[in-house]
Parts: sequence; structure tokens; C-alpha cells
Amino acid sequence: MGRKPCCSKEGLKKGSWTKKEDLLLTEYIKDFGEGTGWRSLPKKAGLLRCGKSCRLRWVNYLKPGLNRGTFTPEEDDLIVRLYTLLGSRWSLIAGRIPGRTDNDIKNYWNTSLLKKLKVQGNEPRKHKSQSKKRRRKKEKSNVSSQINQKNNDENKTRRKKKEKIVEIHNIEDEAATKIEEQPHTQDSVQAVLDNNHNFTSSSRYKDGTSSATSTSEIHSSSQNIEDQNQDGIFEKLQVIDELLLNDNCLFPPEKCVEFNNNENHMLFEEIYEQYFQLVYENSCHF
DNA sequence: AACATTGACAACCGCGTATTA
DNA sequence: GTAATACGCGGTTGTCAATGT
Repeated sequence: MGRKPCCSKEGLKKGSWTKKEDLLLTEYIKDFGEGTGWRSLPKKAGLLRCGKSCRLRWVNYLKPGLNRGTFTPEEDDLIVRLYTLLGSRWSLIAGRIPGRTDNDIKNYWNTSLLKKLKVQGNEPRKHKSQSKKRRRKKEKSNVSSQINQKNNDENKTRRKKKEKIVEIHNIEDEAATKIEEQPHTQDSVQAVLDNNHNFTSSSRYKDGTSSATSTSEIHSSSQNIEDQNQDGIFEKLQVIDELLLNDNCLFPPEKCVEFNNNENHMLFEEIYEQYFQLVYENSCHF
């Protein structure tokens, strides 16, 4: 028995959404919220669509607060920097640009920005393609037991990695103590936290939702805030880049040895991503 | 005017992951 | 521990308007 499709394909509409469908979806979510389960939503809302399709339409098009205007130079710059840092983690990138969706940014990157950068000779370094990575790992099989066997194996691996993360945090604490003796580096670390605070607190609502205001609009509200935020974003990224992508980073030499083989280097990359996410998440609570 | 090409964006697909039973 | 299920993400494809020939 294979895995069931996310929803039955029979009798479901595909292709562009009509105004009527948009209205049905919007009204339903307005009344009952997003958290009622996408799978059951279409039926309840009276839509002949797959739940996935509804989610996509809502998230990328109908959700209030989306900025559908043209990308500003500030946004361009931020996208490039985040891409350089994170690769094609579009959702992560989108999470840092108020009002923009991952699909938006992905499309913009693939159709405009990349070409623009190539012309300028500023093409960012390429990251490993996730799909290729996936494909390498992939073993074509429809047998759910095999899929889950793999999933469970991976869950075990993840648990081990989480334990490793705890270990890394301990190393970080240790390293932080060491850099207290190095004023410049310490300032840089503080800048990461401070600037992260500046940026996110000005671009997000208290409930954690994205602000409807575009980056340029936010910046035009106050020159001081603009300078602070703009500098903050770029400095933060630069600092994190230096601290974590650099081979010698924060970790003491004896610990760096642990990251010398490929497996551990991959692990380090993952930890780094989670670290970045953690910094971001924590910054929203200020 | 007719057709071809290009660009922008919406939407789909398949997979990985988290959660639940 | 295992299997089933739902969600979210990234890559890819489809569609349509604008532009060029």
C-alpha cells in the first residue's frame, strides 16, 4: 500500500483561480482562520480545489499584508546577501523581507535578479542544489514501509544532530567567554543581536505576522531608523558570515578539528542554519 | 496582421519532515 | 518502534501579455 495522495485528484479544478474562488477562500479563512487544516478546507469552503492549491493561493496571493509592488534596490541587495548566505532557502529569505513570499522572491530571482547580477558581473557563488542532493538520496519506491523506515532512520539521525547542537551551544558559551577578552569580536557578536533586534522589531507586528509595509516604505518613515536598519541588516549578515562560515570561526581549534570531515562539515552547515534561525526567532520576542 | 520569442508570475508536483495513531 | 497522514518547501512547468520580426 503506497502513500495516499494529499487529496483525491478526481473532480478537482486546476489552473488559474477565479474571483469567485478567491472570495470563497478569503471568506472562509476570515471566518475560521488558517489553522483548521488545509486538507479539509476546500470541502468546507465549497471549493473544488486541492487543499495544497488553496494553501498556495492564500499564502502567495490572498493573504493580507502581501507587498505585490516592484522590488526596491534595498530589497534586491538584501535578497542577494541572503542568497549568498543561505542559498535557495527561499522561505528563510522571505521570512526576512516583510510582505514578500518565497514564491515571489524565487520567481523574481530566477527571472530578473540573477540576470541583472550576471550583467553586472556580480553573480553570487552557487550553493549545492537541494534537488540534486535529494535525487541522490532518493530511491524510487512506493512502499510506505520503506519510506518510513528511511524517515525513522533520519529521525534518529536528527535526534543525534540535536544532541550535537546542544554540544555546539556549550562550545559557543565557552567560546563567548573567550572572546570577552577580544573587544572587537565581542562587539561584532553584540552587533548581530542588536541589529537583528532593530530590523525585526520594526518590520513585524507583535503577533509575529509580517508587516504589510514594504522595506522602502519602512525606511522612508524615518531616516534614522532607515540608516540603523539598513546598516544593521548588512552588518549583521557580514558578521555572521565571518563568524560562522569562516573555518576558524568562534570555535576553538581543538573543536574545529571535529568539522574537518565531510559529514561533520555538513552537520556544521545545518547547525549554522539552525543557529541563524534561532537568532531570528529570538529577535522577534524583544 | 500573423507568428515567434521573451519575461513575469501563478500554479503544480514530488519530496522531506513533523506529527499522530 | 512503525506506519499513516498532513503540511511546507523548492524545483519546475504552464499561461498569458508584451515585444520583436
